[in-house]
Amino acid sequence: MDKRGRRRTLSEQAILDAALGLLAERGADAVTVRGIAARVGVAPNAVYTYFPDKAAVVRGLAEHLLGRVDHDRFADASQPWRDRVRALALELRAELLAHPGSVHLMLGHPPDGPHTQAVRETLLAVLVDAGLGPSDAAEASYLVNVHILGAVAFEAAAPPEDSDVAAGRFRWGLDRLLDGLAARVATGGAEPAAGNAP
Amino acid sequence: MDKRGRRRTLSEQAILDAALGLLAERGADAVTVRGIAARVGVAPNAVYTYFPDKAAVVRGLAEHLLGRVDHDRFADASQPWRDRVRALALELRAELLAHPGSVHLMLGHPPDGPHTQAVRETLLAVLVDAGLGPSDAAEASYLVNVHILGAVAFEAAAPPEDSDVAAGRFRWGLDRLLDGLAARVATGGAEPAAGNAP
DNA sequence: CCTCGAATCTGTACGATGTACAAAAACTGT
DNA sequence: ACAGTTTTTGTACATCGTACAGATTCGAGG
Repeated sequence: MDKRGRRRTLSEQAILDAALGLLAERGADAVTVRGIAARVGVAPNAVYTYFPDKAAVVRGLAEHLLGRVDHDRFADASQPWRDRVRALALELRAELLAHPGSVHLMLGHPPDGPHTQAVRETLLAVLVDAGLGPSDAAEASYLVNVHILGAVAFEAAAPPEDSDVAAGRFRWGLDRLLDGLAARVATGGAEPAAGNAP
Repeated sequence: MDKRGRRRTLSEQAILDAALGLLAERGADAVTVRGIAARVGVAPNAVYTYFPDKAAVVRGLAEHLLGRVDHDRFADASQPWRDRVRALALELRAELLAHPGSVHLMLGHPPDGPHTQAVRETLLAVLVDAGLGPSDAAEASYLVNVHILGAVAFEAAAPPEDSDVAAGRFRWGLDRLLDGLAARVATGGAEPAAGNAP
């Protein structure tokens, strides 16, 4: 094993932690290469030893956030599928809202690492459990993701007077959405409601 | 009328047009104060005579885009409400997608000008026509907006191999969403589907 | 042990960005 | 013609991402 060269004084994790701290304490605009470097006590360009560019750091950050959700809690097939989707959606929303600006970072640089895919697959599995066909389940998974990210982005951009209002809107929309999916399940993939078939 | 002082060589419209051109031709990153100024043939800081800062320019830009949608087409109450919402959503999506990066600008600096409110109110009116109560109509309007902005942002961030796929996903999700709203209409505001009432 | 190569970190620098400040320029009513 | 007012410009600063070259520091092979 060739392990020549100066030892690293940091790790990718240390950099991500610093970035996460900046994000939590001073918002998305404070997540800057120079800021991260200063926080870990290193010259700005040392960061480029661990990540090729800032976008990669941000993607790593998003991955880190997604890694915090506990998937096993939603695998329990004895629970109704609606409850499981609701719980997952609410947890994701909470995770994103806990770090102001994280949605912007995600929307700007879409992550596609293992944690991201794990979340997608967990959601997909629940929807298949619900009785959706493979194709429908994929579309539904996409739909739920859009609602989560879209709602949080909206909320972050224009925070309402009362944050309970935002939570209420999120849940209301989610429930309508689940109603639509339930109807799809009930009719087995045909057009469920009146009249707009192609 | 006191009209003393040097004549303006530009107008706010000229600046917004320049910004829109930049956005269309070279993407959201090219929408910069210096770029706009260069395009209208003026020093960078001359822009600050017309707008207090860059955020205001971007808000104006978003307003400009929203102003392009034709509201009257959706006011025809003889058409089914689902078709009207679908048409509005599809038109908004097309308008946003026609200008890459506009969603990011909107999500970054939420607009709240007259055109923005007009769109909201048009949508609200359709939903009231559909039979939703005032409160439900407001929530539903928010939900539809979230789906449009969220889906377009998703699509802009991670463009799929085939753009028809994205259009299909958008419509599929929108239809599920409308199914959910239809169920709400049918039950008159009570919990429509099985079992998740608070 | 001692040197050589390789990996990492620092110093410095460039171009771009948003925008503040003061001076110049262009216009209008008196 | 003058004075006042507004717009435009010139210059400047702080901050950003990041490229490049040199200094530093290590492990492995002689």
